[in-house]
Amino acid sequence: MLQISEIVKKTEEMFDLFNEHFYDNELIRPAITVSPDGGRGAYGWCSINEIWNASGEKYQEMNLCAEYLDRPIFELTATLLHEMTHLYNLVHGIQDVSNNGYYHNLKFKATAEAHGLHIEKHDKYGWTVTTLDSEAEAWIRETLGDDKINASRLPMGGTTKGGSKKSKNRSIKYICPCCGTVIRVTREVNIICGDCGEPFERA
DNA sequence: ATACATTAAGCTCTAGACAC
DNA sequence: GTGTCTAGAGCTTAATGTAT
Repeated sequence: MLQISEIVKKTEEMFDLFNEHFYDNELIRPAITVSPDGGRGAYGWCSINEIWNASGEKYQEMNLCAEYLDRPIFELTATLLHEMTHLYNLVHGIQDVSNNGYYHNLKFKATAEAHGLHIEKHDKYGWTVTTLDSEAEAWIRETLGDDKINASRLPMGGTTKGGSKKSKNRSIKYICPCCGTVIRVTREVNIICGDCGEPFERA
């Protein structure tokens, strides 16, 4: 029997555990949510602003993407610690990302590696490739064992029976095989590229 | 001077709103 | 039901800043 409340409870317990072990209980627990990534391909995210209100108290949001919950425990905990790094930097006024949150800078890497993570560079997104360092991995193995979450949401896009979202986008993409020019049309057409003389091909 | 890190601008694409 | 327009998110890349 799937119980989302149990999953959220488990992530909250993990947050408290990691906050105590890696951050000396310095962080205030945000609103932890589990929801789809919406196609962005992220394992999780942390809101910049305090977007939750509970009895007058404001909270930030930390989300773990529902599609990736059943990854191995070391990967899931690395994601949680990654988001906790952002939270720590926000609290301390350290700007750790730019380019609308895509590029992770060396300040992110420094904070992360001071709190149980090992960070490597991604070609496009900077210092964001996150794994546990050996010490953290050993501690988590000892503390959590193999207690992974055995549930995940199916990816978006036609995998749900009867509930698939019907796209309203009716445009059709064509590409010139010669020069790579892209055009969009609203019905099937036979059209030739004026630069190359090649017929456009449906993408 | 050079390489690497970071940022900002602008292009691409999707999907919603609206007209016909 | 189909076509057109548009906002905004997603993403790339050139420009700029900084360290060595």
